[in-house]
This record gives sequence, C-alpha cells and structure tokens, in this order.
Amino acid sequence: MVTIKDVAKRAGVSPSTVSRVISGSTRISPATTSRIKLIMEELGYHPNMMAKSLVSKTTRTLGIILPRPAEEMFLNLFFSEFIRGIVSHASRAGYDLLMTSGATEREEVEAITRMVKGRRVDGILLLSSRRNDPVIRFLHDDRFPFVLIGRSPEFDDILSVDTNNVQAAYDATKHLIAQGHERIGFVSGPPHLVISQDRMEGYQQALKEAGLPMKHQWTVEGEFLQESGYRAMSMIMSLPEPPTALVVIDDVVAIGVLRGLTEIGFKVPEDISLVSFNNIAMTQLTSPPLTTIDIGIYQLGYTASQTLIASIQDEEGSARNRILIPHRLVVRESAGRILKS
Amino acid sequence: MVTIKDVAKRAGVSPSTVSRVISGSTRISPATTSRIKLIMEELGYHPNMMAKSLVSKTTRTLGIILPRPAEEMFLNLFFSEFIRGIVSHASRAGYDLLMTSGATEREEVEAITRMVKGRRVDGILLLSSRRNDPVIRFLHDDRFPFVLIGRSPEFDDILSVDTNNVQAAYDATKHLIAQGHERIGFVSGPPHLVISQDRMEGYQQALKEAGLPMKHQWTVEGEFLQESGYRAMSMIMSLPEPPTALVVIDDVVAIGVLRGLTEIGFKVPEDISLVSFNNIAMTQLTSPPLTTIDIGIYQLGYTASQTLIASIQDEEGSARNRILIPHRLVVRESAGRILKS
DNA sequence: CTGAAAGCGCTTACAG
DNA sequence: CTGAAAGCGCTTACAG
Repeated sequence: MVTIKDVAKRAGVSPSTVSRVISGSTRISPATTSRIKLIMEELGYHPNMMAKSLVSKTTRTLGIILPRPAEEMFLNLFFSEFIRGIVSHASRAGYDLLMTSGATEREEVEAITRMVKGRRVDGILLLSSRRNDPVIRFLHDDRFPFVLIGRSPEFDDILSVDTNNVQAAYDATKHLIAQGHERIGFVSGPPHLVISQDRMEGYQQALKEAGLPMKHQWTVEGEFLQESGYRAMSMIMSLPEPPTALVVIDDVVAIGVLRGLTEIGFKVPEDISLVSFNNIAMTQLTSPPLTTIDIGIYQLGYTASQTLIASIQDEEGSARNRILIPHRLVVRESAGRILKS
Repeated sequence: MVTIKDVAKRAGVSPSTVSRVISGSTRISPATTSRIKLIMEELGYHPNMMAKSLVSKTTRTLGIILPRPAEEMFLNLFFSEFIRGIVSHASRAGYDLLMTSGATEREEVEAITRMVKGRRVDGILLLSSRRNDPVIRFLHDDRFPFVLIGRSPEFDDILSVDTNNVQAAYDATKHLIAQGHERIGFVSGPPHLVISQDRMEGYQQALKEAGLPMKHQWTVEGEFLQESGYRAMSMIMSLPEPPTALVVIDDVVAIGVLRGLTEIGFKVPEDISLVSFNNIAMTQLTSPPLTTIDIGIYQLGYTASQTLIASIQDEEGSARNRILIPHRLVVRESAGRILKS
C-alpha cells in the first residue's frame, strides 16, 4: 500500500504538502502541485479513506437499512427503484451507500446504532411507514442527519420525502368519476398504516365533492398482497348493488382483484373499472394493462438522497421539512367509461 | 463522542485495558472486565469504526456496484432478491454492504478502485455477465478478494457463484419433450452473452439426445425485453410448420411471447406450450401462470456473500472456485401435453 | 509557499 | 493481569 509518506519522500517534500495538493488546498506552487500529481499517478497512490475519515470526522457515506421481508412487504417491490434513485444521486455527489439489516426490530436499532455511533456514516435514509418507529426516535433524539421516505405521524420536525397520498387517491377517484361512474368502491390495505388512511381520505373527499354515495360495503381492508384483492372480489361483487369501479390501494392487490374478477366472470373494464397505485413494472403486463397512479419511486429515492446530503453539508439547512414528490395518473386500459344500460 | 480514553479514565485503567475487554482478549481479570463493561454501558460507548479499521486494516464491509440500467437489464429484476440474500448473510456474519455506482464503464472502474485502494471494503461482490469486464481484470490482477455472481469466460481461477445454465435449459427442454412435444423452438437473448450461449447449448443437447429435429427457423435471438418476445411470435408462428412448444430465455421475454401469441390467436398451453427461466414474481400472475426454472436468486446472493466472507477470513481458502446453485423446474400451467391430431 | 508537530481513536508488541 | 509507547495514514493549526 502506497501512502502519503511514500509520495512525499519521492517528491522530496513533506507529507503536509502532499496532503494539501490532494485536498486542492491553498497556495501550493503550481510546479510542485503538478509534480506531486504525477508522482501520485506513477505510484498508484489512493488516499486511505479510513485515515481520512478518522481525522475529518466525515465518511462520505449514507446509511440505509434493508426493510425486513415480513414488515414492509410492499416496500420490497419498490426497493430496486428506490436504491437506484438513491445511489444515482449519491454517487454523483461523491457519496456511497452502506446497507445493513436486522432480523428483528431490536437488531435493526442495534445495527443503526453501530452505524451512527461507530461513525461509519454521515447520515441515514429511512424506508419506513411504521408507527412509533424506534429508529426514528433514536435518530431524532440524537440529532443525527436523516431523512424519512414516507411520513411519520409522531414527528413533524423531521426531514421527509413522500407522496401526497390524499391527493393521489383523490385524483384516482376523480378519474373514475369523470368516466361516469357513480358506484365506486375502495380496496384498501392494512387500516393501521398511514398510507391506507391517507388514500382512504382522498377517495372519500372525491366522492363527497361529487355528491356520490359512499357505502361501507364498498370498501374492504386487507394486506398489500395479491390474495387480499383476490378474496375481496367474491364478497364485493355479490352485493345486490355492486360498484362499477374500484380504487385499489396497490398494484399487486389490483392484480389479485383482476384475477378474482376474471374468475367469477366479470370483465375489466367492460363490467367494472379499476385504478390502482404505484405503477410497478408488472402493471403493463396484465390484461388489461392497469390504469394506475405513478408515484415516482426513483424520484423519491433521488430526492431523499439530495435532501439528506444537503442537510449533511449545510449545517441546519433552511430546507422544507416535508418534500412531496408529484404523482401522475397513468391511463391504460383497466378503467373505462361506464355503459349506461 | 465518548472514546476509549473516557472509559479508561472513568474506570481508572489504561486505554489498552479497555481495548482488551472490547476485543474479548486474553486474561483480563473478570472483575475489571465486568466493571469496564458496565462503564461502557453507562457512558454509551461505541467504538469508532474508522479508527478500528485504520489499525486493523479490516473494515467488515463488502462492496458492490449497482448494475447500470442500460447494461445489465435483466439483472435489475433480480436485484432486490440478490441484495436480500447478500445482506442477510453478511449481516449475520457481522458485515455490511457498501454500494456505489458509475454511469459509464470507466466510472465503474474508478468507483471500484476507490473502494479497494481506499481500503473501504474487505471484498467485492460482482454482478456481471459481461465479457472482458475490466473490473474483473483489475480485481484479479490486484489479488483482492471478490466473488462473481455469474460466469467469466476469461478467468477460471476466480471465485464464482452461478447457475448451471446448460443443465437448466436441458431440464426445461426435457420437460417439454416429456409432454410429447417434438417441434420445440427456442427464444433466446443477446447471442454474445454467456447465458444465452449456455442455455442454447442445453436446449440443443436435449433435442439431440431425444433425436428430435432442430430447425434454425425455430430459434430467435433478441434482448431480455418483453418486446423481444412479442415481436418474435408473428414470425415464428407463421412458419409452415411452427413449433408446438417454446423454451424462452427469460420470464420477461416469455411474458412478451404470451402477449404476442394471444394477439395472433394462439392459446397457451392448448396451442403452444411455454417454459421459461428465473421464476420472477410476475410469473405467477400471468394467465396462464408460467412454468419456469427457478434459479434461486436469494440463494445465489446468500451463497456469494458466504463464499466471499470465507475467502476473506481464511487466507486462501481451499474452497471450490465455481459454486453452482441448484435450480428447479416450477410447473405451472403454460406447458401442457401435446394433443395429437 | 512549505514543514514540523500534534492529534484523530484505536490496537498491539513489549515489558513487567 | 495491566500499562506505556509506538504506530495505523491522514489533516491542520502554527510558525516561518
């Protein structure tokens, strides 16, 4: 391993001087600068980041914790896209991403603690929609830089990047209303999740505003699983007055809904229309392809990275706390105009 | 930040002693050991990993490079699963994963070089199927620990974890033959990729062994894209003697194939059978669900991590160079018995 | 414009 | 069983 000393010796200068040309520091004669740079090339010198970090107290690394399979089911489908967004920006800004995991909540907290207290990262990215997340509490109390992708009901003074889910659900529902639908149902996710609550609210707002009926039999709660949508259908469609359109909390659930409907003999969109959320890759491949709200997963990751790095670099940036990434409706074929009979 | 000195002072011992109890070192009196541990708790002491790394020349970190979107298209769908496998094992073994990226091949090499030469990681995981990968060359020449997920045609003395693609394609084809098919085609990927070549070979072996005809019009080459499979169909199915079954290089391509067949009026599996590879989540959701070869993506990642960490820890392990992860045929509904007419 | 010195927070022979 | 000292590879006042 070639060190700064080797370079210094070879150049006939002191290590301080070499250090200064590396950091592009003030007033080193152009002559020595270029000579030293040449020697660094020759010797294949690369600064030891551990040594650098030790003295600079900075790592140029962002930390993230891999969501646990059981917990954040629906995060998994987004994970690649999130990561791609995060790493793209981070790399551009000269940061890398350190990933760890914990099998239980306790282990997760420990893993984060080691990262933070062990000075391995300059900031943390959090993928979470849990209530009462102990990791949020820890980072918040420690005043360590972090940004949450999602929304925390407990803290409103933390940096977060999120979708406006109320608005998104409002838009989805509005699209159905514009097609002439008057009996619109909602297939939701776990009722304790913020995301389910927000999307439910947007759905209800749109109905209310249009003066349309809102029957509780038309809403079902479930998991972020295909099975969940699948099972809901026999129940909902055997109602005396079934809905003619459905807002579905998530694309995967919508795929289950589609399967369920097909099985019991309903055609989409002829008999019933569907709008869902997230625009995962699969939605183009179903038949019919799904009309869905694109929430800009890559963009969420990219912006989260941007926000975090900004907050690391400006001490106490004047940035907004909560950044909303715009969503947009992607119209495909699962939602159509209602046929008046 | 509380350091080892603070703990030492509070305990009335030397920093060396504290360091020794941290590392669980030899013969420190049980009394001082437990007293120091208590004090560490009290003070909330956590070792500074940068300092530790600097002296131990070890980071407990594995490096990985995010595949570029353009390049390794089909890796992307696997990425979450790979990462999950890798991080699960790594965490268990006390390692974290450092992720970086580069927009071009040059930047990728630079990013890896910084990681390696900057002593930020103890080993590298490579997700690549490229020929003549400069990253492989660099790591190989540097004798830095790394494992390749995939196969390198250039080097046979490197650690790698892979699928036996020849065997997998043989098995897929065999399944079709067992259903009575005699005219079996192959929808392949980019011909220059090792994976396409290997799967083609397995397909051909199975046909030859069964004494079945092998017509070049029955094989098409394309990309790992849905469009690719879609487009191939009109051509293949308008042949005077079209195949009754198709082996398809990848699930995504198979979804395109499915769409193409449906569009021109062929039913799967009644008119034509399909077997593909990889068993991505989507394959359960198509209609009909796809019969496909599961290559154990999580397992590939998990084993890669295991292999890498083993090679980091045992200097020059006696391990096999190339580890094959078993695959298995997942029988769903896209491949059926041929109906003799 | 450049160097000598101290220090970042650890570990580890060496000595006792 | 424990401590003093040197050192890992850098950076950064301080001095000139």
